[in-house]
Amino acid sequence: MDQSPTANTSVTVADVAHKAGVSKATAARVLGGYGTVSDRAREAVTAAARALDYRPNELARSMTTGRSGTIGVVVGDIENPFFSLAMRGITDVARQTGFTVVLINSGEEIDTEKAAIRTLLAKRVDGLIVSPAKESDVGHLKEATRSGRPLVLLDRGSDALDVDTVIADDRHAAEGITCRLIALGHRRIAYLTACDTPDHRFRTPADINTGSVRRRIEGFLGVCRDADLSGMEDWVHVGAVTPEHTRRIVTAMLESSQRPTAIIASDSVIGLEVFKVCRQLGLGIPNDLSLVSFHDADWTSVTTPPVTVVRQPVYRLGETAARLLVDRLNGKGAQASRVVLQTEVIERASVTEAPA
Amino acid sequence: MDQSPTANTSVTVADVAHKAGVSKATAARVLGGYGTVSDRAREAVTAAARALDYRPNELARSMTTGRSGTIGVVVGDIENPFFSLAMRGITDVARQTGFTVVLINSGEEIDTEKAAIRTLLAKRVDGLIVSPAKESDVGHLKEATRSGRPLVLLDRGSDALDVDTVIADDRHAAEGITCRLIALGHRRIAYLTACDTPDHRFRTPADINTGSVRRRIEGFLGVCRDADLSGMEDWVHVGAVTPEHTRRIVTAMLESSQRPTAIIASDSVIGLEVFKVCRQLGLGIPNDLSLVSFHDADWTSVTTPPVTVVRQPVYRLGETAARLLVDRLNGKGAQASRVVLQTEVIERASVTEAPA
DNA sequence: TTGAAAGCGGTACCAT
DNA sequence: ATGGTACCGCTTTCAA
Repeated sequence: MDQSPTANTSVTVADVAHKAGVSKATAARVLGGYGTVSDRAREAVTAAARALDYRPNELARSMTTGRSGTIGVVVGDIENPFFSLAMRGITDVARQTGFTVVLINSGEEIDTEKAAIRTLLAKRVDGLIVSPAKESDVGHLKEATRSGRPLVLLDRGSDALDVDTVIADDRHAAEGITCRLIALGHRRIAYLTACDTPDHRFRTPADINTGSVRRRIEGFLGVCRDADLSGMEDWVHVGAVTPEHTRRIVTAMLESSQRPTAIIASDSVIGLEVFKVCRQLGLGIPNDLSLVSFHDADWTSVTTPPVTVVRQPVYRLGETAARLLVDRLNGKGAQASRVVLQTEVIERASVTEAPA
Repeated sequence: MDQSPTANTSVTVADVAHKAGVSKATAARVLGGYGTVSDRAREAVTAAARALDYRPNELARSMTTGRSGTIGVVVGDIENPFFSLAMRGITDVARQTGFTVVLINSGEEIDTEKAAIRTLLAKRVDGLIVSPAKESDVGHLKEATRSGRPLVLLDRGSDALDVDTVIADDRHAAEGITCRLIALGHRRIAYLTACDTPDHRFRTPADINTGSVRRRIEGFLGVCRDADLSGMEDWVHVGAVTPEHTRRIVTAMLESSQRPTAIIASDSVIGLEVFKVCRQLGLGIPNDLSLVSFHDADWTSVTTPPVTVVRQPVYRLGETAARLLVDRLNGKGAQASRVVLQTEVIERASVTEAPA
């Protein structure tokens, strides 16, 4: 009933053109900011647009231009502080460069990831940033690039894919902390990751589908081998997919007669859970157990003791990935570049000599 | 040069129709899954589509249907664990219901928020979920609803807006912890929030633009008044927008001669910083200072001492908002509903009696 | 500089 | 059940 000032039931260029007394083409030119128009026409159209409260329809624009101004992002779990921080890096760059971000969680499920890519492609995103759940299963990603849309891999590479990739020097980081632990006398060192295998057991790095984690484990095992520690494969534990799973695994590990003297947690969520289980079991860190965690989550410095961590440049990981993608969308960038960002070990107090 | 198996330069319904030997309309019917088609036609089209590797163009579909299958989400900062968890709730519901999510960070800046809404509207999202930076400045949100797109307010309401709203019972929670602190003998109780005012000083709740925080402060001040504590407005500190700001404010507060015996932190990021400053200053929690924080962040249980917190159903906040929106998009839902989710105080060890 | 008209890739109405 | 065709809102030749 109350027609109100503006009952904007989709005002189109045609409407604006009509009101301004010019052709649709002319109106479109000023509204779209392209071509050439006389000042008089420009003013008339601008005024009409304001009066009518004209809102451009980006969908229609995308239809003809073929560009949607959108980038699709697929991550494992936005709830994980690692991804939410990387996402912040991505969205910041996107905003600055006039892009919009569509986010889909894969839950680290390959099927969900495939569906996500399909959806994103159907929505005609201009490009993709993906943190692949499995580096071995990348047919859908290949397909995406084949459709002409640039793809950037985040935190996890894949040799099978010749695309821009931004990762951290995970192997090097793992080697560093493993050396350190061994130098401190540790021999029973466990590595704990959320990545899972079909039978929930670890045999060889080839079992691990997540690039970043595989590289870490390779680094870990390599250093162990160099130090003449054998059979360390048995100390790699997979399947810490939820806090509950982690709790179960860690509890079993720490209650066994041959319990580890040190644990390397593959991310801060796992590190936190290890911390909790220790407390619950009455084990002291670092005297009963040394703990190192990947990801310098904000809380790691306030626990007692504070946790030694591998600081990853997470924000920059996302930022760099987005910048790489945007550059490519703007026609810059030649061949695929693989960026490796450096990590840094922050020594705090959760690591000490192995008990005698 | 290498034409490869499929050089999918956009296969359209027309292409599929041609290959299948049917009309565009018929092909569209089977591809779009509407109308009625004979089995023979269906098979022919399906086969042709597969052979050509047909990919629907959602943009084109949206153009005619007027629905984009997309919901826009505007939050303050996806990096904040509060929002990333709420976001998880939103994306989960979206995926289940076939919607896709466009995320924009406002950085709690009203201008960025306005631009975000404009962008989202231009992209023709079907609906919006917004955590408004300022509940007083909602003209752009009004406009959004006027354009016919449903809007759901997340964590922060606005009386000026008659739309679906999902919040927590912040006032009640604040009242509860304030009572508790007063009962323990605290008189100098500080409330610290990231919300800011033009001159970075607090005078009255009306200065606070963030609904959730304003309600908490009202609860805090109300209980204080009831307990005959006057001038507690001076104990409300605003502007803890970054860890650095927080650090400065908290340090000043704790180094003053009349330092608080208890601090209420408005979110976990602030709570963490208070914790750090105390440690740095050599102040013990809870003996020198009692600490209560809003948001049951995962780490709050592992510090020494563990932190007493107000647990908010953050995931459900996002989940509920998304569900409300989707229902409305599907034509269900009558008038605007305001959902208030209950909070719960988790008593841990960071609170004790006020020093004598 | 401006306008007319042909798309973009679907959907949907109207006949047949 | 199927085909023809007019859109959706904007961009972009091509002429004038």
